Amino acid sequence: MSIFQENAVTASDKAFFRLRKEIVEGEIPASAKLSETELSTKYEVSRAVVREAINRLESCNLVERKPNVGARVVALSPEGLIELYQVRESLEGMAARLAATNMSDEEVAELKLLLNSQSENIKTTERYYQEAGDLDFHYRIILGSKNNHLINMLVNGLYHLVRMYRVQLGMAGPRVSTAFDEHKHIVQAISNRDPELAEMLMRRHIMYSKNNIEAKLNQ
Amino acid sequence: MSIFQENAVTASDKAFFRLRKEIVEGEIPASAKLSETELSTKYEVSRAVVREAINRLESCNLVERKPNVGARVVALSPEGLIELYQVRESLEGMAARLAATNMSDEEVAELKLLLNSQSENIKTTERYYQEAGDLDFHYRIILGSKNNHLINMLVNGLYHLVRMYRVQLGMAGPRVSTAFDEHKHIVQAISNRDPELAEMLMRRHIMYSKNNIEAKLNQ
DNA sequence: AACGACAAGATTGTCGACAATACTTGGGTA
DNA sequence: TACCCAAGTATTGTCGACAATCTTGTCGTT
Repeated sequence: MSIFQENAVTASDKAFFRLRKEIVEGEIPASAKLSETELSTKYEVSRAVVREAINRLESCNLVERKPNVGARVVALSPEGLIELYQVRESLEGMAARLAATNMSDEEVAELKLLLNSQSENIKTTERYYQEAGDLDFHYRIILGSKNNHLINMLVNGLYHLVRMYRVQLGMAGPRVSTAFDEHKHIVQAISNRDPELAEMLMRRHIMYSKNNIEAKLNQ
Repeated sequence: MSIFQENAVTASDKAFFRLRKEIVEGEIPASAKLSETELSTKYEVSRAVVREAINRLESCNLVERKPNVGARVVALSPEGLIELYQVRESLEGMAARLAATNMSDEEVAELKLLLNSQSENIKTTERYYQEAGDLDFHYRIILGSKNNHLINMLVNGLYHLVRMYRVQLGMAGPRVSTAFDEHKHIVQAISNRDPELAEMLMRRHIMYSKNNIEAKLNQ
């Protein structure tokens, strides 16, 4: 939201963004086969650009490809979700740790502002904005790490898959208010320039979120 | 080594592997421009397969690409190396944690065997094998995590870049014997099924390694 | 001399056609 | 009926050509 609008310069970019959107939002369902010729007629572009778009989606972990067979949208599974959250815990924990050192005072101030604006809207606004706000919060900390590998892996490699799970399994649960407190403590730790604590709190935050989702899946 | 031989089925695969090898080993130097036409004549394949190979290399963080301009091999910098090791610390720490839970008893036994065989060769064998042995050790723990995201990110996304730094900045330092002790303790923790300790020891192991490299760079 | 506009050249992006591989369907045999 | 083999079909992989964009070098103006 807000922070990330990527601009498509080439036709492959457009195809990539469009395809990614349709996959994440379930318009193209999970585990569906992606036919290159079909998509090329649907999007009115050459097969080459569709191919390139699909290749990029593979790097994003949104599709799987087999040589001489084709590409499918990834399958969503409880195990896959667990694995995803394990990686998130690890990487975002490190992001919070680094953010505590590398975020500028101004960025920290903006993060606090974001938190305040969310605390006001927390009961009035509908779920969608809470979801977007949560993403925004995590994005800022990821960017605050100033570690390009980390940023790239999380933003391009994992977050669209996280969104796909959220949309298609109907997440965005009733955990908003407690999650908000966790966010507050994380910001506090970052503001205090306490890397250890920031990492630990972020890891716990994501772990709680994972447990919450697991409980939902098993009910 | 040993564990990972990837088999090329398509022409793009071959081009990808070859190009990756040449980049990692410095035959194509860091920051060099990759001309599609040039490479296509050199490899005697179409530009399309070279393009696809380059795209895949971009996913590996080995080249950077700008639309309508072209691709360059990544530049190696001390900052980049630090960032890389920060991500490694995070991910491999998690890998060790998960391995402590998910590795089979048999896999743990094999890991111990590997360690023993290395302790014998540690003074006799030349540097190359020590290097390979180190990679092998880390690979096994990564695979032992049984987390596909983690495995993919580390094996396909980071390790070739790590190797590139090692080869081109002439790493593989005199840290072998102390590193071996660290490896031993990590295996012990995994064998004891102690995830917390395994993660902590792995993180420290990688941090020490990072510090060692930093010291070398600054001397 | 410095700067900017323009033209020529080179490189990347996109396309449609052909080749190679995998899947399907029908027939035959045990 | 169940299984295997083979031809046909569909899909992916590869190629060379054309279009669009960027870079370079030249010229003219201030």
